[in-house]
Amino acid sequence: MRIATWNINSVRLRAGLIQRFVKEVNPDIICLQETKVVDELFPHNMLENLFEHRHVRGMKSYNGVAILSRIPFVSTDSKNWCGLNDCRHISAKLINGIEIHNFYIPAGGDEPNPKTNKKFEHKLNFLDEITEWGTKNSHPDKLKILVGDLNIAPHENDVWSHKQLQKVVSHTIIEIEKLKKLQDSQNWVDAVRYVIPYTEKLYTWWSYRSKDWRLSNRGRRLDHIWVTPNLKEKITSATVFHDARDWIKPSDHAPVFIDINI
DNA sequence: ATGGTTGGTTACCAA
Repeated sequence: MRIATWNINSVRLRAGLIQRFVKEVNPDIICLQETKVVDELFPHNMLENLFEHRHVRGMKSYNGVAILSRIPFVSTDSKNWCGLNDCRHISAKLINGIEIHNFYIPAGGDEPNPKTNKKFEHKLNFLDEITEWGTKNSHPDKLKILVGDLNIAPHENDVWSHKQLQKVVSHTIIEIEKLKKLQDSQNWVDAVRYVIPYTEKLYTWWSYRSKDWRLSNRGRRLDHIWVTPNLKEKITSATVFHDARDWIKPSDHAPVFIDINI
């Protein structure tokens, strides 16, 4: 099974890029974030031939998540966090027994101070809330995959400059500690780093504000794929698909995918 | 220290 995650930054604008990605990479499942569209206007017509099973949850202008799958769903769900119906989570149970959770964690604004920056406060609260949920819902026998734009680059080799980003939202100590607690809540294994060691620099996002993203390479690893420990040994590969960052009118995020022997 | 780009919507906000 090949599963991909991609912050698409408007699914209507980039449905054609998804088609190209599917042609080149052939994933069984794609989890999208920042679809930025209400469910009625989701571009099903461009994707239904590629993925028969689609679970979408979007809103106007902001956020929005989707799970597109070739493997049928047994059930689908979604949850609200921090009392907001802002379309940052969606989940699906597949007929092969795998449960998928797709998250779009709040970016958190510019100032890394929860007292003065409501967006950063929201990000921290969001992390606390899903960690509490994770702790309550830890079942060692379940086969689960958590993916998404978590908007945190935890390791020093997940950013282009650990020193220069220490006070930049996405790489602050408080966020990294909370992400670690979330990871520990269900003993999640970072599937991508299981394959690609922490000694290697690895990014999934590069700002649009760079003339040549490859040349400057000031990236961050914001997009993640985690699996429960019972799936760890079944991981056979992990890839950040850099090519897509070079396509015409790209998302600022590259897709990430893993292969899992299931 | 500052400004740089993009998308969706609406003359700005979020990333």
